[in-house]
Amino acid sequence: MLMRVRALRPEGAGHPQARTCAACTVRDDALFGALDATALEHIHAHIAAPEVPTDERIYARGQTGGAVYTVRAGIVRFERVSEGGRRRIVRLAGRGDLIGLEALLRQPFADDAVACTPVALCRIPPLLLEELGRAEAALPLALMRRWQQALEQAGAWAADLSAGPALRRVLKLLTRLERHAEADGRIWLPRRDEMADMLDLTVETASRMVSRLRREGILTLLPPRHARLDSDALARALAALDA
Amino acid sequence: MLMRVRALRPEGAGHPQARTCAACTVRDDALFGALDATALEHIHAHIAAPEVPTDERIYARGQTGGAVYTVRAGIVRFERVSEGGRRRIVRLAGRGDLIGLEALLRQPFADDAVACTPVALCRIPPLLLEELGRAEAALPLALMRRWQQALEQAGAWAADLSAGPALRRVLKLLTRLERHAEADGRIWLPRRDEMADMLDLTVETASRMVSRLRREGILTLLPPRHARLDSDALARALAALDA
DNA sequence: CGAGCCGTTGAGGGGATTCAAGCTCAGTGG
DNA sequence: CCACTGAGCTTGAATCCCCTCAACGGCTCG
Repeated sequence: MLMRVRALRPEGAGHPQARTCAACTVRDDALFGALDATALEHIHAHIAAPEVPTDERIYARGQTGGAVYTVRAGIVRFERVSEGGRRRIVRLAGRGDLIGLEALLRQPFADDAVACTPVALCRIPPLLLEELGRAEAALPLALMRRWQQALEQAGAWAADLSAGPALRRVLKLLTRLERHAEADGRIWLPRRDEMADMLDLTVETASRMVSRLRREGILTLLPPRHARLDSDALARALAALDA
Repeated sequence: MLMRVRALRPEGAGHPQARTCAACTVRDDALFGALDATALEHIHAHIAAPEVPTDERIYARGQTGGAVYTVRAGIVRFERVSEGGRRRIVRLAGRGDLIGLEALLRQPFADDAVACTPVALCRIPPLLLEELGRAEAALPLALMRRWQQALEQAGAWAADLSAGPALRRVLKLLTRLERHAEADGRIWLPRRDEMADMLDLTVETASRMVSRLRREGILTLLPPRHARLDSDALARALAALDA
């Protein structure tokens, strides 16, 4: 049905931003998938589509008055710094994820959000979502689903990536990165210091584990910052560890 | 204003469950704090107040069609079992927390929820919350706040409790338990194997750390499963580690 | 071409695990 | 009443894994 509306309404029509939004391939499975055409036309006027280069911060922990973002492309990390000054990466977000949900509640952000790769976003002002929420009863539900999804991710992160021997943690991270694979099947491979802060290891240990997996043929490095996985071998290695 | 309503309506009146709800000291800061008197009278008829003994499961990971619960007393742990068969405790909930939010979305529970201490609950059918949500616009907002709160907890858990040396993890856990302290200032102290599964340590290491803190006067054991903390000494020990 | 970042590898030490034994304490039944 | 039992906790000794410290190579930039 959405497709038909899009066909009747040429991409060049409406607000300038409408072109970007109409062309957005993420939209169907993203937050606004449930909205009708008039609602879409309304939001076009208020949404910006910023692009964030690698290692640039999207928002900062503690900051208030920010916006919510849909990730259209790229990978985002959530990090905080402990009292000891050590950085800890607590979660990743990828294509289709909604980040910065705190903004909807006018609460400060809980983590720093930083681009791991070049990232394409949709910036959604909280006020806009509130207006829509009053008109569209489906929206609060969709939001709650996003929240629950983030919570599930956080739990899995704590259970999988912060537990067990170093090799297991790296393997578990790789299975996670596989889900954010590019169209050609390559995965984004973090810098060693990023891996270290995700898994609570040192840079050296992370490097050693990667090298080992490379020697064993499970991982093929494709610089810069990319790799190819042998999924079966990876699964077998994990099963062997868990036995 | 809520107080006045309660005074006009004696505790014995209305549905039998009304007595329990009216006497509930958690209510004011819990989910239904925002509701008016008629709404409260409506929900009394549908809420059960189960009590769960220590180590009994409240709900299971994967289970669907369950309810949401407000924790009125006691401490609840969320755990999952890894492929290797190892248990991992990923979060705690205490008095005033809302657990099992997945049920609102008709989704399966993400973790096992188990009582760490004797736990008193309010069981809230999802259908009831949906009805109320349509009448009371404030409710979806309150729910989202709960979700965000749980998410923040999960992030803090990953950042604080799964990182750094064993002593630091135990200290961080203790500061967290301090927030759920009883009226007399005592805290609930987990069994050593529970601590181990919270912090990804072995039982022995957990025991060694506790003993050390006991010798250093930071912790005083008050069996069974309770202790008293020297908050200042605890803070100093943490600061020393982080320096 | 040197500077700096990133990744890798080695050697040594330290902290957590592993394996094992002994302890306390509550519950049980002779 | 008290040995007996088993679960939970503690402690010791040996081992191993990961961290620390250090050096080096590849690569991109200025």
